[in-house]
Amino acid sequence: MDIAVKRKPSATPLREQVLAALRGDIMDGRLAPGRRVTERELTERLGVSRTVLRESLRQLAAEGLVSLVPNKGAVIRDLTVTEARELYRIREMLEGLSARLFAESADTAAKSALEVALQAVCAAYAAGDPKAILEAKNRYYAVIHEGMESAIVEEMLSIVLDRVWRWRALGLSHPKRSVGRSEESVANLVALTEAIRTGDGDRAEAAARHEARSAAAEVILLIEGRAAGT
Amino acid sequence: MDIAVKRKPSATPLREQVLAALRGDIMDGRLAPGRRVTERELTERLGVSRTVLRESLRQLAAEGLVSLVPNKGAVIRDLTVTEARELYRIREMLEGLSARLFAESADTAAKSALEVALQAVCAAYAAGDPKAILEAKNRYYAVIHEGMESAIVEEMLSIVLDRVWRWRALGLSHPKRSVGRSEESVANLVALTEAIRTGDGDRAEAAARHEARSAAAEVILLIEGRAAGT
DNA sequence: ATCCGTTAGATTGTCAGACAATCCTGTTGA
DNA sequence: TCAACAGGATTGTCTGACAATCTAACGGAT
Repeated sequence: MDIAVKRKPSATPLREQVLAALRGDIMDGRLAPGRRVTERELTERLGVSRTVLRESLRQLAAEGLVSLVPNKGAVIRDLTVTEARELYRIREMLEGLSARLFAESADTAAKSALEVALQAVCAAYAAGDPKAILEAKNRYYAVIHEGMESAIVEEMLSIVLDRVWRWRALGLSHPKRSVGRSEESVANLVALTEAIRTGDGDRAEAAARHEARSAAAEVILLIEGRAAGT
Repeated sequence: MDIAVKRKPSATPLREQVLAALRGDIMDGRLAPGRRVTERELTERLGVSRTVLRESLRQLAAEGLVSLVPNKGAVIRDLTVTEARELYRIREMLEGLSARLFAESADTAAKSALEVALQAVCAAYAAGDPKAILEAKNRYYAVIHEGMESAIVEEMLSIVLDRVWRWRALGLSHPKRSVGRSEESVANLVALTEAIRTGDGDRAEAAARHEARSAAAEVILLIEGRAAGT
């Protein structure tokens, strides 16, 4: 569990390693939402000093992953349905903007990389493995996000995506997943890719937003169902 | 200059006071863009320890107001033209979303508060004082942002607005300001307010985006002119 | 037995000082 | 002239300490 094995030389600051470790722990559930953690617990687990840990915690708070209650400690944040709705709405907009920027400014190499990523998504859907589908889709979006050449949009988007990360897998693996959704999703991505290839910013933005909205609608349905059912 | 006069009891954490002080210093230019500041300098100026200062600096970095260069220090960030364009694009989207949310969900009291704020903006424009205009417009937007009941959107918007703060005054006070722009701006806000009163989310979003885009276009023109002229 | 005030423990907020690692700069020596 | 080196400046990180605050258990009074 000890990150700081190499105390002497570290290419990346310790604080960032801690940050990455905590973010990872939160996103894959080792630190479950609602759980309260103390600084002492984390310093011992990670083997770093309070100084470093606190700076990392503040960063996580700024990203919305934890909530720091004065004199009480850090609580891993969970999303309310309302917050999820807001985040997905913002995501929709940012995803649309990314697609537009990518379509209008990316070079041929980046666009063909996108085509490759699209093929992978189709293949994953054909195979039917939820985890593979999620990874392929992530790679597809990553091509767009990194290729759009906008650090600010990319950073905001990544923060939003981190916050809804927990829910993304739901939409794919949940049994209630509507049958037509997979095909619709693929069709959306095909349309998006096509719009991007022709450099049509308007259509790219519309397609990206449409896909994001569909995905959001499904996830929110599931969240609401779960909140009501439990 | 010493913030920490009251060392004993502090309603708000020292770190937040420092954060607010630094943010203020940056936004009204006491800490000018491009300037490099050291931790030592700031600790002495503010009278706090490095611990507190560093946590505040990280927060500012997360908000994009400063850039922390390892082993070199903090630099007050300036916007490149590209970044300004991106930020204004994001602002446009968020402002549109705010207007929609406000139009669709705010109660009558909030909406009439908006009408009052609109009157103030009109009066300020009639008086012709740039500073008053800016303040009135800020209050008008504040009514929307606080009334939309979306903490996440509000926070993102406030970060974006802080980052472009420096430039906002430009659009109003610069001599090159196009003559028709003032009237257009008022007309836009009137249309926005009307759309909000009738609860028309679509029109509210469109109006808000239109006004934001116009404001952005003018500011960016000025920035480009200045960058080229100097 | 129930309720309330008090006390003890746990946890964060803040500070001071220290040392290592790194970067920058100016000087020295070939 | 240029390269190596030394020195200072600055951040990165750790440690230990104390105050302020919250939580919960405890005990006393009604």
